[in-house]
Amino acid sequence: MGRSPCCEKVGLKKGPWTTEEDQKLMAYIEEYGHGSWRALPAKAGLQRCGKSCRLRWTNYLRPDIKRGKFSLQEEQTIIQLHALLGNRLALQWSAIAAQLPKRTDNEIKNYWNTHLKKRLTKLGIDPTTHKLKADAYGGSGDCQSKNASHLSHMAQWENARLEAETRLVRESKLQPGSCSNTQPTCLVLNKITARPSVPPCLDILKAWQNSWSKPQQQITSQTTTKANMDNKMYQHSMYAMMHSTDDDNLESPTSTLNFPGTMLPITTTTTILNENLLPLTTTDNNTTTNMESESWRHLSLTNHNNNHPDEELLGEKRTIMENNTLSNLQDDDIMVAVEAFRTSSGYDNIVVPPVLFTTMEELSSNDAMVYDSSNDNLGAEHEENLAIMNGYGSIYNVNLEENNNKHYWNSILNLVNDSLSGSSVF
DNA sequence: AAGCCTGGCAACCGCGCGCTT
DNA sequence: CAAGCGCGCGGTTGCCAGGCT
Repeated sequence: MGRSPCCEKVGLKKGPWTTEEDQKLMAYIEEYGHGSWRALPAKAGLQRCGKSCRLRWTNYLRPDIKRGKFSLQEEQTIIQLHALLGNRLALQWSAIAAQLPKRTDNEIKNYWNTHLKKRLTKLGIDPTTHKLKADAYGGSGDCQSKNASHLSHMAQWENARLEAETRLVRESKLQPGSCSNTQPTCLVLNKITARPSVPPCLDILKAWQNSWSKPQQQITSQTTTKANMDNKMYQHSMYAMMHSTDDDNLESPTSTLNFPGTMLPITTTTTILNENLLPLTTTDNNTTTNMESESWRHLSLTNHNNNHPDEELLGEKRTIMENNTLSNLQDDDIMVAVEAFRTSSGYDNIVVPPVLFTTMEELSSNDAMVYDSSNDNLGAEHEENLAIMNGYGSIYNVNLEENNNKHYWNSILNLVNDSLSGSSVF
């Protein structure tokens, strides 16, 4: 189908907008709204095509546009969403822009192309796939031994995970579940929860591990410092819980999620996004708290009401645990499951672990992430890169403020849902 | 000081989707 | 059902300012 561009019409101006044109356009829209863009130029007295007017308005003149340098938070959001969306569907800058309300898709696109892409490339990360380039972490003999170490850690993780799941199943058998196994929602959710909680950006973290490191004392002190700055600081990891009785072994997976920059505040009442809805541990300086109830209660935290008491949720949890199998999982299954659960449970604002948006192929093909803090060496020159890595870490280690968290992830959920269902909502 | 190069950004272009007729 | 329209999206282009030689 298609049609010729409206700007081919004779007599219509192209190129940079003058101040006078801007004023005309703004005055018209402020008074009448834009209405039909095609009809707007004539009504506003502009020798422009409607498309040009729309672009000028949406990308420049709109009053709610925030201009200037992108903040670290904004950068992180862009990176996170690019990593999430870029791999699974045609990248939608508008979708990313939707998470940065005062930024335009065009601005974000330009920023990505001119800044972030280059920085990722410098880090040895393929900006398209968000995966580590081959020569960035596997090239040396030293790295080979590291990879062997990584495999060892992976085995440890998997062992720990299975132990924990076994324990939870054992516990759950003691109490009758409230959710029938035959309920589709439970069955599919079971598939979700059964997946190993492998973070989605392992390659990047490996690259980071190799390119940027600092003594483990420093990482501890940094963590402490940040924690002191904000008492709401938590480390969280199901593996931390599993190893909570171990020595403070930095080789253990407990340290995995503690890479600098990921240690960002999560308030006590913030919805905790555990990678696979399994119990997790929070470490708040001196105390380690079992967050099992919190991690499951998060199902209803954002829309908690009397119709869905915690008991019901725990029943769901128990059933899920009982049905826990490591079956193969398709992306569509995830979203269907989530939607089914949302619909049937009434938990409209259920928060979905971000890892769910990573393709299962990626999850199963990735090594377990191991952050070997003994090689850490943080330098000031890495601050920009740190921001980037913050973005990656935040994909699965959510660091948003409580008030933003719910809307943020719901938006992403809706966004991905919409994309998967083929609808064009942007 | 002048010419060249490079990076950043505003704007353009073509395509595709949804809606209407 | 098909064709046309309106709009939005992502990719690309071209201008301009600043840095470099």
